[in-house]
Amino acid sequence: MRVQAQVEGRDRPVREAPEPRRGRPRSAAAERAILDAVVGLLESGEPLAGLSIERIARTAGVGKATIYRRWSGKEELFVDVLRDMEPPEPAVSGTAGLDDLRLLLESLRRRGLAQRSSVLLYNVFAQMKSHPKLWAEYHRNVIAPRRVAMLGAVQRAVDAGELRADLDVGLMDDLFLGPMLVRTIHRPDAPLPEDLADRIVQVLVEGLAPRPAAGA
Amino acid sequence: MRVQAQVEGRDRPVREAPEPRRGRPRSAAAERAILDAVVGLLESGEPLAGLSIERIARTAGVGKATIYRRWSGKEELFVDVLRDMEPPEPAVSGTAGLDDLRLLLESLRRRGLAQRSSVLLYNVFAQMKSHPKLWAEYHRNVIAPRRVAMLGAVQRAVDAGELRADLDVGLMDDLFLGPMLVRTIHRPDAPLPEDLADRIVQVLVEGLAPRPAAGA
Amino acid sequence: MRVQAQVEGRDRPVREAPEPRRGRPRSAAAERAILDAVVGLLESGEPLAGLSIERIARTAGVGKATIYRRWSGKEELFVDVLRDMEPPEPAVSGTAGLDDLRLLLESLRRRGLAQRSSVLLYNVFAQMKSHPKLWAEYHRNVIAPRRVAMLGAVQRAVDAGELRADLDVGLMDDLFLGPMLVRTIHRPDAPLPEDLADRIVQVLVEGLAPRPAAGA
Amino acid sequence: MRVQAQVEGRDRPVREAPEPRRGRPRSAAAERAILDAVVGLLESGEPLAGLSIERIARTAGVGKATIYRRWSGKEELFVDVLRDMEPPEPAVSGTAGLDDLRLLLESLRRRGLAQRSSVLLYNVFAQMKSHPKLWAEYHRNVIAPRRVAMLGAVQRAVDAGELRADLDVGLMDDLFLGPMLVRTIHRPDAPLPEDLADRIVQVLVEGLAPRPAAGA
DNA sequence: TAATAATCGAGACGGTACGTCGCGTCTTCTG
DNA sequence: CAGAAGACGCGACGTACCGTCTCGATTATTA
Repeated sequence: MRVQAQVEGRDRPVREAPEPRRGRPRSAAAERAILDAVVGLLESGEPLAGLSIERIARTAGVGKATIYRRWSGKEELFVDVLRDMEPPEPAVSGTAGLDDLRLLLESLRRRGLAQRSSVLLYNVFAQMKSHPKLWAEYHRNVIAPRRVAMLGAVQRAVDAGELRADLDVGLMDDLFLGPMLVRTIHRPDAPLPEDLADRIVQVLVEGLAPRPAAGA
Repeated sequence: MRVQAQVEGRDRPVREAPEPRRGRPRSAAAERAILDAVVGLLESGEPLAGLSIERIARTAGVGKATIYRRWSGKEELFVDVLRDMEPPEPAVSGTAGLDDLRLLLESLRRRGLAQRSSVLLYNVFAQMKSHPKLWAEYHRNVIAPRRVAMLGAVQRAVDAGELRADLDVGLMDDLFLGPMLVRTIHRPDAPLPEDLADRIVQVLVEGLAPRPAAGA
Repeated sequence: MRVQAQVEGRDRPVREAPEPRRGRPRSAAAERAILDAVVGLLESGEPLAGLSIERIARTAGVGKATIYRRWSGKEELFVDVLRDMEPPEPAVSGTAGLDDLRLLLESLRRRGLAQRSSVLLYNVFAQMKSHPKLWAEYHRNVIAPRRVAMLGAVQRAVDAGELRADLDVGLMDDLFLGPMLVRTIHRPDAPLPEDLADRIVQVLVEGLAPRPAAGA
Repeated sequence: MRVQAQVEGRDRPVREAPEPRRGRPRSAAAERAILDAVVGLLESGEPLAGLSIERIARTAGVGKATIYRRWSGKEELFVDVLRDMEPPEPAVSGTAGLDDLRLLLESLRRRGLAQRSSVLLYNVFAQMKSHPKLWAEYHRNVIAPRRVAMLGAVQRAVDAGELRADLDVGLMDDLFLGPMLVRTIHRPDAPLPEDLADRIVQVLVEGLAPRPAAGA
């Protein structure tokens, strides 16, 4: 339905002739049942790779054709499932530079905590990289916007004189994001303490060089 | 590698139950043929998901049982394929602090480049996160040692007065590693320029705060 | 026959739960193709032991599952193949005693001739005894009814005064049937001349004792 | 060993040079273990078709090659197993006609009783017809000699004037043997009373025609 | 006494078939 | 039309055996 909406949405100019689609209309209940079945199975610990269309249909009490009528395959279905569960927006400030960065990192930290508590998110994310279409979709919908937001915040901080202007903003962005990603991908058991976002920003700004006698 | 271990009996101390392995020994040739078949198929453009044990066996001119005798399934096999291709050792210096960090990061950079040029490495790595046991294996064999090496380098840099002593070495380590991971996982299209390792180290040491008129 | 039963619903009394069999109905064409494939392979000289489900499916242009959906294994399939080829009814007279016996024996004789000309019938029958359930099925469907018919004919002959009344009808029945069975099982090369049925009946009636000078 | 003996026995003229067969001699213990394993498995209810060389070897604690060194396959092995268990000789009279027939039939009756009490005999016999080589061997070793013996007895009875001389001895033989076979093959639950052999002979001799006023 | 040679248990080898499961399509009947 | 149901041809799964082939270790005869 979602997919449907995208496809149909394109060629309809403004809002004219809802194109009645003769015959019995698609059942919204069936659609919900399918999505709920996927989520349910994932939450019950099933690895995403272990989900077959057949099983999903059985669990949802739905014919296989009803699934194929809406999505062309497992991946397309999962894209929709995933979209259902992403946190709505990472955070939207507007002007202040470093503060925005702190907010964005804090949002990531919370998301990391949530991911750990949710078998679902973890599995979906883990599985994703092996499904190019799924990953591309995720990248387009989640990763890219987030990077745009962070790059904007970095740029604003540079403009506001909070960060050096002689450095590649891309690299700076990577530096801010890096520790969060490391703890998500490589060290999923590492702590994500409350002050992590603040500390990252502070340490990056101050630099790692030994302080020259500090208060002297 | 597996065969290696059997034949040479490494890491067994001196004389502890040689365990003669009765019956006809496993064929090293078959093992090679299997691994080569996987690599060959992947290099010929096959998507990793399209590799069935049946096809691998056919390509290698080998019975299916000969594969299952060595690996319990597709994923275990892929882990070994991957292990075969991992760069042998990240880098082994010993004493100098920041220089070692630069070397380790440079090794990671090269690895990232290699991974991009190899459909295999990329896909296998991606695949792995969805199989907890395999990921654990990979973590134990590749990620963890690398982190130990980097933590050691960071600590030596602290001891040598090259880095601040008042910060969590774990966090510092994440900061060094972060940009490489970001460009590997989140931005696989981002450049990995030759001086990236140096720049990361330099920027982190200097800090992101605007320079107070340089020599002033 | 199976299909027969489903389609025509024989032996269901009048109107007892039509049980609509939801979903796409089994393909009668596939069923025919399977049975024909078995018969074809056997007729082309394949030993029955050399027939694998896989080959039958390949020959019939059918998926293996389509076979397993109908029969639980090779043997059940063969039973149906056999049932297809059994002569429809041994013979159905009704009143006359010895004449009925002659007809029944003649039917057996013809069956024996057919069996010899058909690798199939011979092998399937042989195979059957080693599968108790199948043998039971065969016994119930083929052997037992035939015995009932013969016992009836013997009894009628006794009642009509054509046979002695002081003997066990079971034993008499065995005596009539015996020679046919001997030549089927133990001496498959023995002839089955046209007048065999008549001669058996005649000799049994007359007895084997030397004739006391005939007309004396 | 048995097979071996046959093969070697041919080209050795009389009894010269036992041809020492250099190298380690075959182990009689292994041979026994193999045969015992087959018998044991059959007695424990295994269908003959369910016996694999692999399982026999495992049960006997013997390598597969040790079996293949002696027999070329399952059938040849079974022939030897079977030969081990057939009752030694059906019966050997010599002169008297009808009495010999009674003895031979009585021997068959006892064998039938034994067969029923032995899962082994029953299964082996049942299975046999589907294995042409096995059946041929059985026919040659068991059925044919028995028929020769019975035919001889019938002929002697004819010569002695106990049976009509105007009938085909083959048919007469089938008539004597028939009831026993019917009760073995078609009606394995039918009784085999003690006087069965006597009754068969008597009834056959007297004939089934109603007695003409008997004592009149 | 040493060499030679066939045996032993064990188990790996390339294959074939097993019976099951899932794929994506199709065909039936019911709403 | 869409719905559930389920059959369809196909292909892969992981297992069991097939009959052959190494292994190292016995156990005989022959030199």
